Amino acid sequence: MNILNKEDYIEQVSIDCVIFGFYERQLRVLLPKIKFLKNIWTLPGGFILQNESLGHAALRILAERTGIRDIYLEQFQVFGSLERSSPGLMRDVLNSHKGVFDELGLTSEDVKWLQRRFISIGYYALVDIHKVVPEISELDESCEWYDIKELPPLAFDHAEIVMKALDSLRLMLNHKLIGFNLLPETFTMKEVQDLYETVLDKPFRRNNFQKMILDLDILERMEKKFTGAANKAPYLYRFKNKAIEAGVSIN
Amino acid sequence: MNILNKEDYIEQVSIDCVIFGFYERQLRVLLPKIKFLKNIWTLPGGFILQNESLGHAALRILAERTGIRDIYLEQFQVFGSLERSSPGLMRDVLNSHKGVFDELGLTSEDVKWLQRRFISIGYYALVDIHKVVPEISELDESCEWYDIKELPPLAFDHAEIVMKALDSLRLMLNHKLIGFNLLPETFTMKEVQDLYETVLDKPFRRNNFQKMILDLDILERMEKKFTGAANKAPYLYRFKNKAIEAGVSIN
DNA sequence: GCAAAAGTGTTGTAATTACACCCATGG
DNA sequence: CCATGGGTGTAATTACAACACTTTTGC
Repeated sequence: MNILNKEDYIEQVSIDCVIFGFYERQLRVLLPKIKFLKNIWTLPGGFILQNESLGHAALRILAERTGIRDIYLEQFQVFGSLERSSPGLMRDVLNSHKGVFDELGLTSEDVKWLQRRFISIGYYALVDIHKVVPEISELDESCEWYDIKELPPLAFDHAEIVMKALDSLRLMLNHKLIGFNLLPETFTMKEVQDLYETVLDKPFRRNNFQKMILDLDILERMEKKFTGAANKAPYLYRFKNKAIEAGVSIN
Repeated sequence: MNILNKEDYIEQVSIDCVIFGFYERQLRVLLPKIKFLKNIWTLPGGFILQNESLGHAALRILAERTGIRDIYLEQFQVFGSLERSSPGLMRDVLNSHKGVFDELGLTSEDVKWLQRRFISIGYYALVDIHKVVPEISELDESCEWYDIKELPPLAFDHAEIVMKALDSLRLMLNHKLIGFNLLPETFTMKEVQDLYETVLDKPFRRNNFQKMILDLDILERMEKKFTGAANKAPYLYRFKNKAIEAGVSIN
């Protein structure tokens, strides 16, 4: 059985996912490292099966490459310039790993379609870095979080894709809802503020921020949190309903 | 020479354009009517050549199907549900027009690829209805403006695509810039207001609206306009720089 | 001079921003 | 009892909405 049979997929179209995680006031991006590639990383990406919707494909690809399941993914842009694919890189990779393909039972004909020009549909998500345990796929040798300000070398136009995803995320945070999958079940207002300040890269005043968020009328206050720290214990909050994280649209 | 040779295109991917035009406080959509299709309209759409970027493809397709050139197109969403393609309709159409294809020198094998599942990339634009003269393409029997509230029957999921384009347009108008290609070279504040009121479907107060728009600092005031009407002549405005309509991004 | 459409100024209210103070906790 | 981080109230500022009045023009 050929796992890379082009007949199963829509040709020349890929999906790339930008998974943002939040930890210690850092915004991080989840990047699996493909075994075959030397010192170059790629976004978790893949191809669309003939019998699945785009949204389903994005969720499946994300699960296959990172182990992350059941999260809200937002489609943000299609990348389709002629230069983006850099067929040279793909050709070099395929040529230098003939042995690997032999083991998988793939001929060079079988993987030739990977060298063609591709357009890629970008999805992004925000996840709670503590709620998610990345799993390393067969394809990959690692799957780690990287600070968005210190990303490793990315293949193709993936660095641009990350930046566009960040732009979209910021817009979303500004004009729609807060945190998505990012925050834990319960959280303090400071955690929300840290998130906003990190994503939007600007400071907020504590009291005004609280008012702004509570005015959205989507949080409810729980009991206080015991921290052990030498200060007043903060309240915990949670989302009023879970509808927000209902999942990707059916497209 | 086969104009529908699948080898020339990225398979199973199309582009659909929603062209909004503005006239007498009505928002209209430009819809070419394909000759073969009986009482059903489609958005001006087409396929992506192997050697062109997405943005270029969108502009080419728009020009081929409507004659409209050199405008700003905004990519807004990809449509990729399984149900959207309705292969039944496409099959019926192809079967019932075998004669046409014979004339064009196409066999049923040549057009079989059109029956497959497609994903479609949506672009929209706003144009000045008086600045644009739609041309009827070979494929079509007409190319007319339709009031967005009274659209003719649309094939596939094209009605949904129009609505999503309208949503995106409204968001854009709210949070980014004004009018795009829609307004003429010079225009009155009332024209801008009519545009906003029509697109956003809500009224504004004359003086407050003027302040809001001028505060954006993107318009400059010109001389007054002679209308011949029994009232004060309005000022004309124009965009401060033309950078706004620089054209589609290179993707 | 009057109606019609446009231009401009002024007020009142709502939303933001800034500042100030109080509370709980552990060392 | 004080340093730290959290909670809350209020004043100042700004933005926005509503209203009023003036100007130009053709009949």
